[in-house]
Amino acid sequence: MTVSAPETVEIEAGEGRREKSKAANRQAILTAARRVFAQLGYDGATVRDIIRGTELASGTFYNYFKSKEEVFEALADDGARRFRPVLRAARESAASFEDYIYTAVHAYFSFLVQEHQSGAHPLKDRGPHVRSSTPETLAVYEEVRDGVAEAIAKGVAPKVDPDFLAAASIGVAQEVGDVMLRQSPPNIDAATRFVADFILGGVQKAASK
Amino acid sequence: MTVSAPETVEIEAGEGRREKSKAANRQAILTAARRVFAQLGYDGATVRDIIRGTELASGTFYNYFKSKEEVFEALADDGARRFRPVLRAARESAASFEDYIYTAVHAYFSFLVQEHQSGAHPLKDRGPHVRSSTPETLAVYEEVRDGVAEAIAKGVAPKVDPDFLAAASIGVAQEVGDVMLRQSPPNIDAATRFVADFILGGVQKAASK
DNA sequence: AAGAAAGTTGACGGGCCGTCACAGGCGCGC
DNA sequence: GCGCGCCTGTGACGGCCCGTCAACTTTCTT
Repeated sequence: MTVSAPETVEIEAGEGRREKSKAANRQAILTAARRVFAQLGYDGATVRDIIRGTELASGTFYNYFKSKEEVFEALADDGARRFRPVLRAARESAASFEDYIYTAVHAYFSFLVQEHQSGAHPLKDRGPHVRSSTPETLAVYEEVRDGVAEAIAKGVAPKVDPDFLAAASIGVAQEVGDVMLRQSPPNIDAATRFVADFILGGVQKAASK
Repeated sequence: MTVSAPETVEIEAGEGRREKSKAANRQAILTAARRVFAQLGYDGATVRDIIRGTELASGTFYNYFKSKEEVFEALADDGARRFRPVLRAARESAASFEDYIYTAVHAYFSFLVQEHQSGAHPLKDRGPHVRSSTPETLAVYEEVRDGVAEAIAKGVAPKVDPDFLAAASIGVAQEVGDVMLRQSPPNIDAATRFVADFILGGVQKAASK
């Protein structure tokens, strides 16, 4: 018998139109949201602004996200999800604690600059600075903590509270990262050296108690 | 001629009713805002929520602030305005760079705990974390930078980029401060030791380049 | 005491929110 | 191919919040 239709031949992941459009819509919303948040700031942006940046109707937005806050978190999650494997790789390939810190910091700053240039951040100057803590974001935090905890367990890093150390490292990287982004062009290497050394010196001294 | 009225006798600061009520209203709004932000989070709060926490009418709010964002900034400014002199005093009375850092960090953490307990922060768990950069906030940043710059100039601190150092110090203090506040009760001394040592070790190592 | 100045009030038009009844297309079984 | 459900997009709707403003009240001035 003649095979009815070649369209349904695939056994596998070649999704149907339904799924494709779903993914496309979600992506369209996220992309528009990125642009809108960058232009108007988190506070100034409205769900309508975001949806107007797509071809979709207002109601459709709510098939994908509950609120603009959730979109924002999705964007944060997205960044974290892309960054975490990089961090993990740095941990696994590191020859020493120094190497790990240096590589991780460098990766973070490269990541920052990349995100920054892709128009994610130009946040209209005024307006509260906003940061989200999503599951994926927390996972990055935990990755950092586990990284340092492992180093401590192996004896290659001094003994300090891993939570404090992770928090301190993240804090330094974040704030210096901000300063770096204000430079033009950002000097990734200089910032990396400073931050990595700062962390290494800090952990050493903090441990000497 | 008879002096018209004894009411206008005062030469000085005893303000009239007008000014008094103005100050009282502004304060009432700020107080209500503190409570409302704590309960509903910055995002969840509305100008109406704030004004409902006072005896005032909705329109009156706009005689004092342009938006809830401006109230938030006023609160941030308030905190910064109270903290800066403390920081300055620490700088002026410090016997050494180590002493300065230690004292400043301790002051910051005490301040944090105090603010935290006065119900300022219990920010409903979910929701983006929000931080404001107001003139007064920036002034605190500059105070820190000037503090370390002075130390470097005097030769009591290693030579590093003051902007990086200030940013790094603030970052460490902030993040570790967050972790500390999650403890109950917060161990100010332990956190202070960790952060002060971390900064001192960090600056030393970062300078050795 | 009376007019001017300053401040407060709450109702109003406009916009955004989140929902929902409806419609249109996709997948699936025949 | 064909038609029937189901899934998803649609945009209008009631409700809430926003920021303004004309009218009113209180304070200050002369």
